Amino acid sequence: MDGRKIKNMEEFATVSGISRPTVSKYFNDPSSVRESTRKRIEDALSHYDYRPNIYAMNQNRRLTKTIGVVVPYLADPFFAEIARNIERRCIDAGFSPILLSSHGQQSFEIDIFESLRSLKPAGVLLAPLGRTSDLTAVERFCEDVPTVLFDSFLPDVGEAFIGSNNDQSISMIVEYLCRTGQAPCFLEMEAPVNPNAKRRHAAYVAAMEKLGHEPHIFKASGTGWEFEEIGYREGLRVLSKNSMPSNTILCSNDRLAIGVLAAAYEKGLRVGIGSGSALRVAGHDDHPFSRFTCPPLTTVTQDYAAITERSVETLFALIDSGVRNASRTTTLFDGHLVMRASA
Amino acid sequence: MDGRKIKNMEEFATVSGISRPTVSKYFNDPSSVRESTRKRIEDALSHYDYRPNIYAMNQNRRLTKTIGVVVPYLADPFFAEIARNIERRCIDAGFSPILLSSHGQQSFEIDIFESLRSLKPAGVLLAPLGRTSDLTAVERFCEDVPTVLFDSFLPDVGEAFIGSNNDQSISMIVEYLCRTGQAPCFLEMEAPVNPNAKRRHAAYVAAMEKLGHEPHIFKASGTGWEFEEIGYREGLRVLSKNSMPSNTILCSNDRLAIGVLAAAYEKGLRVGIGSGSALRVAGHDDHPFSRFTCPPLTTVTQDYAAITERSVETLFALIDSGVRNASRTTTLFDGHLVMRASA
DNA sequence: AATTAAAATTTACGCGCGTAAATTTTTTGT
DNA sequence: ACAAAAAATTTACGCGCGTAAATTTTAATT
Repeated sequence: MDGRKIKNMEEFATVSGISRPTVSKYFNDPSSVRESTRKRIEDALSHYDYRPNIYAMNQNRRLTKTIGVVVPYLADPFFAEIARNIERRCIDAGFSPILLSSHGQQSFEIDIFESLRSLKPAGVLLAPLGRTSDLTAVERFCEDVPTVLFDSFLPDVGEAFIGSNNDQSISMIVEYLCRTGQAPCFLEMEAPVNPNAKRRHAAYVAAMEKLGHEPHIFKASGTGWEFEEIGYREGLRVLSKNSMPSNTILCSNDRLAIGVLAAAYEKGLRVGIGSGSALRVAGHDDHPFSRFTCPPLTTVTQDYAAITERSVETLFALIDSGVRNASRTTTLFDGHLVMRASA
Repeated sequence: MDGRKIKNMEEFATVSGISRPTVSKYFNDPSSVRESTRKRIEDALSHYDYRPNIYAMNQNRRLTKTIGVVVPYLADPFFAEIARNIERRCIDAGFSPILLSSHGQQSFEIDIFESLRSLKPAGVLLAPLGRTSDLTAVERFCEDVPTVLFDSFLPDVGEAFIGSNNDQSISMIVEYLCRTGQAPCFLEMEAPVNPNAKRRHAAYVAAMEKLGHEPHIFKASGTGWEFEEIGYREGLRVLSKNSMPSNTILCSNDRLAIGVLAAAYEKGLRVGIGSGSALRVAGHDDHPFSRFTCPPLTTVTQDYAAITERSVETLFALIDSGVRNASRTTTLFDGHLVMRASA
């Protein structure tokens, strides 16, 4: 890149000794031109400073190289990690990911659909808000743009859904907790935004009944995405009233569990598997921070590496097959038990 | 939006009864057309489904309505929160923010500069990687695009810098710790990526000497952004060797402190201000999770509401004044002490 | 060397919009 | 009611590239 700046493709075609349509073809797909031609273009590219104008490129193209990545709440490290993985894979595949967060609000999610529509993305990876999503808006969006849903299941929308097998993961940790101590109570949000929460609720009840225990559920009041705060408040309430029928509590997700740990600490209750402990606390998700809680949190991984990988692969397959509205596929990945000191 | 779809501005101009150039003017700046005209356009807009093609719009425009927001590591909730604030403000001001994360790697940061250049953004809010940034790359970028730097200070680049007053915040918490107990040791990373770390180091030494104490610094080995892990490892090391000259440790940031708390827990050391405690731990930043550690973490807020607000305002002023390369301004906001149970 | 297939070139048009200049219409001030 | 100012319209061109069709060049095959 020692040479002068090139202002457009015409000029670049001239200095590289190739015709403009061929250069255009190269930028759309380098492998679509002959080896020797590719080399000459790339030679010129290293001598001159030129990049095609992306706006002009995308103006008439039916299919841009953009991929939309939408998560419900980016300030949650769990989604931030997922987004990071997806972004990486899209770049490696030659796409330009654009990351968008719904910030937990329906209005934002709807705005995002609008923005994405006008970006004409090749495809979208969407983790919807869930219960608070505008279902018809999601539906209409999925009709316009090839969309793979992940994390939060919504009925009858998108080309595919990839998520976690909550039945498996919850029944696994319930069995573990029952085997190693008292049967767990279950703490969840009163009005969970995430559909996974409903599945986990049901899975908990089923697992308990299968093992011959009475399910016992605490519903934390509060809405929004401040899960730690909500878990903390409900934790204080539950522990104060001494209303627990067992010394073990399974939380619907790690962030609630982190709140409960804080509440237990404040109450002076020792948490852990040891004999000197008054309480066992377990979570779900293997949140990035759950290794560093005190005590470290026993939980179940969501195999987000697998989830992101499969989501991205599914979308890519969708994009270059061009097939739409094939039968919707649903893929669920099992979780793994992560035994730490809290339960 | 009951009417049919409009495919371009020409068609929309026809159905709204306004000429296309005027409609174009409206979309560039609604306030630039007469009240009555605006109303007619917005009437048509509510009856017909039309949005201008953003690619065609931006193709020839000197100034797009895009604003780039670049953070060094989005999986850190601290930056996620900041990004959320900035995004909101940009949208409210009629801009389209595009969020990008350097993922802690120089190569990504450089790629981001490339992408942003071709997006021709009106301006960029950049929190650089810091020590690992390619300084000349940042410099060249800032020459091409109006850029406001925040969080991490880099010398002589950008139109302005907005950050935290580390001297003030560190000396404040050192004074607090000395007043309420033993003088603190300081835990930092051996090779911190963030320039703030250097200032905090210096501020710690200065504050200790001013108060007549001997500074004592632990340098945690390890690189990258896994601060909790690094703090945890170094915490184990320090606490095992019993090499601390005092029972109080101030960490360069909250995430290191969270790691130290985990180490102390594992070592069976009670952390807190109470008389029964063996260790006091303090952090810096008021990380979103530090309220929920066990014990809750004593720390110093970074006033990120003020930082984001000022950053955005500065950029907007820059954009609509059109002035470049004015004298660089540096704005630092003071922190506030957050006294919790850990120190 | 002749045949054929593949790739590159030439030519030409269009996309959707920005924008400038000249003109006409509308609004404002008195 | 009239002149001046402001806004809208008409006309026209260009941006940088995608892309189609017809033609020519190059490479692969026998």
